Amino acid sequence: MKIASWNVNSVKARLPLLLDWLKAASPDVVLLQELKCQTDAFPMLEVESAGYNVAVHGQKTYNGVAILSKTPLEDVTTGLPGDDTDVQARYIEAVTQLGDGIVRVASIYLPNGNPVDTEKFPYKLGWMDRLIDHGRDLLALEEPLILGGDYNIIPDDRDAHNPDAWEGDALGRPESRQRFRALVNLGLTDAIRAFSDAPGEYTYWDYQRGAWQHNHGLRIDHLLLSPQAADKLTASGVDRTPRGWERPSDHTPVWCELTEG
DNA sequence: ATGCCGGGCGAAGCCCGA
Repeated sequence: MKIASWNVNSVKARLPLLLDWLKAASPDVVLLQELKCQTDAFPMLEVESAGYNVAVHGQKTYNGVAILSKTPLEDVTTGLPGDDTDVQARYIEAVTQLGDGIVRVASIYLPNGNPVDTEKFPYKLGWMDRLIDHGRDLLALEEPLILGGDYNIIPDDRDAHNPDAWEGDALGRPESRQRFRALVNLGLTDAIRAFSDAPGEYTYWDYQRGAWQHNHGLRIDHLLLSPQAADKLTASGVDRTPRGWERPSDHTPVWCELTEG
């Protein structure tokens, strides 16, 4: 089964591209971020007509995450545990079928964290601490699990065209990278890095300065797999196709393939 | 490069993203 993650930068603005890409790539499960719409404004009929069950955690104007799956979605939960005062729609989790078993998936829109001298940066770091705590709980279930989404983290220098420019930025700061490593070190596998050590596996290109044309990108969208999922991992990649279409998102999908046996 | 593009909101221009 193919599982993909895509920050669409407004699901309403991107609906034609989303439907075209669903048809072309035919992923079994899709994790979406930055819907920029409320739950009841999600284009449910169009996406269901494309063959998907849908779970949405929306919010007006900002954020918003969803899970699409060809098989039914169960045990849907919204919001990252650990802070009842956090109202930002950045986390949704559900269980769906994987062969004769199940896979648990989460769609994550991790806070950007800039500027770092504002409350936005500690919010990001606190959110990551909560994700580490929740990840630890989920791993204890010993299930196939995929924590996927826009992490807004450049894990390593090879994941940015000009890494020096991101040293002081919330995407590349040591505090951010340290927490990403702590999350991975719980026992998760970065699906892209399981198959490729190459630089330039970018998933995001700024709209400005011809970043796409010059391949000045970042690898900030990630699929992190539990051991039970990683044991089934057969392939992964970045699908650059929709980034080259008219009126694209600034992110492009990242995907992985799991055997159903 | 103090966001140069693009989306939301709302009807001009500001907020936000990474």
